[in-house]
Amino acid sequence: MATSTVENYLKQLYLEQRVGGGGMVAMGRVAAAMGVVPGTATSMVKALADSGLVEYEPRGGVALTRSGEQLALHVLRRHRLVELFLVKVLGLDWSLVHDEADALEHAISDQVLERIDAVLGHPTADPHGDPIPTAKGHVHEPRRMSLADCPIGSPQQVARILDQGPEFLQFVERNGLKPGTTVTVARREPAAEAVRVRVARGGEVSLGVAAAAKILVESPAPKTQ
Amino acid sequence: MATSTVENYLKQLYLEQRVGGGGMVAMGRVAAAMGVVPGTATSMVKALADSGLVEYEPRGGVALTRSGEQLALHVLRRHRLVELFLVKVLGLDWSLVHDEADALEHAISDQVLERIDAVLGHPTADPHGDPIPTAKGHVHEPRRMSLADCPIGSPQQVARILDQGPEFLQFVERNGLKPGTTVTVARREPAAEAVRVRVARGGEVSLGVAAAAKILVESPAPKTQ
DNA sequence: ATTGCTATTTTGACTAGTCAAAGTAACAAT
DNA sequence: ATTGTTACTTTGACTAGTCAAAATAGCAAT
Repeated sequence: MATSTVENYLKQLYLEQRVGGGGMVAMGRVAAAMGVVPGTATSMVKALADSGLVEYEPRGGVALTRSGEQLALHVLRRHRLVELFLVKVLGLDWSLVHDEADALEHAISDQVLERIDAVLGHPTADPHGDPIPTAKGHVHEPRRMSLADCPIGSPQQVARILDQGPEFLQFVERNGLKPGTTVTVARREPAAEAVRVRVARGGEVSLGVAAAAKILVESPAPKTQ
Repeated sequence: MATSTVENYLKQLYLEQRVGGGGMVAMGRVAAAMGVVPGTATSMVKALADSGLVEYEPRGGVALTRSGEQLALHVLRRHRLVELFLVKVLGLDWSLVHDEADALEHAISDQVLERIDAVLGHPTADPHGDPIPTAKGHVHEPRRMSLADCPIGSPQQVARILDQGPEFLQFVERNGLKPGTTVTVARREPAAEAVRVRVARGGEVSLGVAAAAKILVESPAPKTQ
């Protein structure tokens, strides 16, 4: 069995590979994502390469192999199902479940995981809107626009929050921007790097474009109803 | 924070100390309970002693200190609440939850634990009838008779199963001896080391006295109704 | 093409936990 | 009182994961 350290490296590698567009991930990013010094990342990645979980190019970077990716997706499935479970069944605050899930994702057996999946009704996304990989390791990540680039004036439904930090999530919650709510971009000020958003129930919010880019949206109710 | 290895040693030490009547636990028992060679137990116990979690007497044995016991009870609380949760909320087979709980008991935060406790309605015993320590580290273990020594002919309620091995638990289940059911000892044959038990719904079962001693009972419905 | 910057790798050391195997203590028993 | 047996401890070695700090590679820029 993979240790939880190995699982964490693979998970982080998967996530970095997503944001980086699929290519090789620089060792510096790995080290930063894992919160270790660069030397540690090097030696760990070499060990992962020896296990056939990653492809490692000295001074070039690292990429998951097929089997490394499968394992990463399995970890991600556990993480996201646990997050949803903590919110839905145990009633925890959605801004706190990320860290809890980080601990639990390594301790959950397949048996327990599939029971959780069943109790939740085989959900497809976690509380932040992140897609939940299937048990077979498939994941569907629809390309979505964000509040930084979606059309202006037409109502959109919040679909996913890319920043899982408690501060950002609490900001999102305070301003009624949680996944599922409907919002409309009122206008953008490129010079000021600001986005003005009308929220479903009443208010308006201003966001920097960096923050706006972390809130993904979709055309409202494409099939619901 | 204590590592999960430390938590396991303390938990095992607590359990051994219970069965052993409260005194010092021999190092051999520690090693056996932890599934390690004796030398490993020695060095680990010395480390625990350095942390003030146990009192260690070379060639004499080991005993939990107050703080070691508190930590052990906290681990036990997590273990038993998780067991009950897995059965009640996730619908797992009660004969399997012990091993699952062994993995989860080290990954559950206090926050999650107290939510689980609340969802379960602040239970006092796990599916095997083992008492659940309180958050403050109190535990009430009533002295109970077993099927090996309770009065003959008077109905008794199964209160607790001391052997958590899947085989024994499955035997218990198959024969309707789960905690809560009412049974009556029909007779004992000391020479044959056998106990004959009448089970609530119909049947009768024969048990060896060692097995009978692992099934604790109480006088039926002492306060329930 | 030498200099300098930055990212990366190497090396050596450390901690936690473990095993194998050799050494020692305690106690019984003759 | 020497011998055995058993339980226990010690010693040395190993793995996983980490850091600090020194060495090196690659690249840019003049």
